[in-house]
Formats: sequence, C-alpha cells, structure tokens
Amino acid sequence: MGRDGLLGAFEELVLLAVVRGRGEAYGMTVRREIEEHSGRAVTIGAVYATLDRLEAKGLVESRLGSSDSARRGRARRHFRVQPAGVEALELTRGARDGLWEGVDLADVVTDGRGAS
Amino acid sequence: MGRDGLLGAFEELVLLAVVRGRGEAYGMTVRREIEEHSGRAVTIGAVYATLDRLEAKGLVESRLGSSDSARRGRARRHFRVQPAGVEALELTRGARDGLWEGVDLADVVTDGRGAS
DNA sequence: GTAGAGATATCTACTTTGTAGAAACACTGC
DNA sequence: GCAGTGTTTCTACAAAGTAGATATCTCTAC
Repeated sequence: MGRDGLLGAFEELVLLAVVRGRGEAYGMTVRREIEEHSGRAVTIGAVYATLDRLEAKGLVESRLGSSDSARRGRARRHFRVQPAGVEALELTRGARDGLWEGVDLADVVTDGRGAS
Repeated sequence: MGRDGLLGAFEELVLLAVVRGRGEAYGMTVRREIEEHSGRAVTIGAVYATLDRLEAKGLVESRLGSSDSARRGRARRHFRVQPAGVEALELTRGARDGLWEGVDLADVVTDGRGAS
C-alpha cells in the first residue's frame, strides 16, 4: 500500500478474503478462499506476511481464537476487517474502475491498436 | 507480475492507460490518463519504470515516434499493448472479480463482522 | 507419559514492484 | 550559442510479494 492508501494486488485479494470470512477468517481459510475464487495457487507464507502488513496498517485486526473445542492443532488467529480496510478497498477499486471504464478488451485487436 | 501471470496494481493501471491510448500512448499521456481517471498522483519515473518492465515481459511494445512535425522536444516513445498484455489484463481482472463476487462493502458494518 | 500426527502459525531470505527526484536529451526559436 | 519546452532515462531506495522451512500447540494411540 503506497503513500496514497491504495492496496497492492495481493493485499486486495487477502483483504477481500477476510471480508468474506465475516470476522471468522484465519490464515488457512484466507488461503483456501483465494485459491477457490481466483484460481491461483497461494503459499501460506505469502498469506501471513500480507495479513501482518494489513494489521500493521490498521486495516484488519486479529484476535486469538479460544481452543475450547475438540479441535486439534494450534490456536487459530482470527482476522476481521476494520473501517480503514473497507475504505482502502473502496479507494482501490474506485481508482482502477476509472481506468477500466470504457475499455473493452474484445475491442483491442491483435495489432494492439484497437478498433472503433 | 508474479510467476502466475497476474499484474501488480500499478502495472495494471499503466497497461490500461496504454490500451486507452490506442497505440499512440507515450509516457506523458500515460501519466495524465492515470491521474485524470484514477485521481491519484503519479511521478513520471514510476511510469517509465513500469512501462519498461511491461515491455521486458512482452506485454507492450514500443517504437520511437518520428519527430517530423513542428513539435519541440525529444522524440516520443509510443507504446501499444500486445496480445499477451490483453491476456494479462483479463486474467488479473478475472482472479480479482472472483473474490469481489458477492461482497457488498455497504454490508460490512463497523464491527467488521458484516451483516445479512 | 511418550510418540506420532494433524492443524496452524511464524520465521528467514530473497525477488519483484513501486516510488521519487534528478539528470540527460533533442528540438525550436531567438 | 542560449533559453525554453517536452520528453525520456538514470539512480537509489522502499514496499509488496514469494517460497519453503521450521516452530508451536493439541489431540489420539499406545
């Protein structure tokens, strides 16, 4: 995220996955969500590195889940989006949409010059 | 652009500005286009660095404009998108759209948990 | 109670992208 | 030649993205 509050490409995906998790997202679900909905492969290290950065910037917040249940394994760290995170998503999308507006890729012929 | 062919956030903006230029884009117009349509400030160095990288990856192609006219200044370097560039844009948008699908930010209340 | 195995998080080292500002270049008109 | 204008190139750095290995915790089986 640069000085102007816009998100990097992967930051945006991670943040969206957190939003989708409705407050219950954690590392592994974020990874799954991105893999399923975007089709791209994701390493777990990339996810956490990004989540940490988003938290450092105040765009998400994390809390440790209680390991009360019959679950195995280490305690989950749950993430939820913060108001600043929602704003960053809006800004990022808005800036990009402005440039996509009126662009039709089907229109861009092979010589790269575009038609119509 | 990672190993998987997706564009970085700024790469995408630059590439879109090139598409919009319909083969006549050059550094300064790319900058203007991004500033006008996205609202964000852009330095010229950032634009050229990115254009060079996009060209190195075969997503755009550049040619030197003839300085035939009564124009002043150094010759323009015109950029046009290549088929691989169009494909990268499609892929990038597709991956992201998959995650945006069903997300309504107005729906994400301040506690970050989301409604409905 | 020790050994595995499963689920998750953290660490380390690195590459690629993104950014800023200054400098160089080429041309025109005087 | 000198100044002005439009443009590209260079340099050095900061931020984001990536991969793979390792550490931690909890449960179950023995």
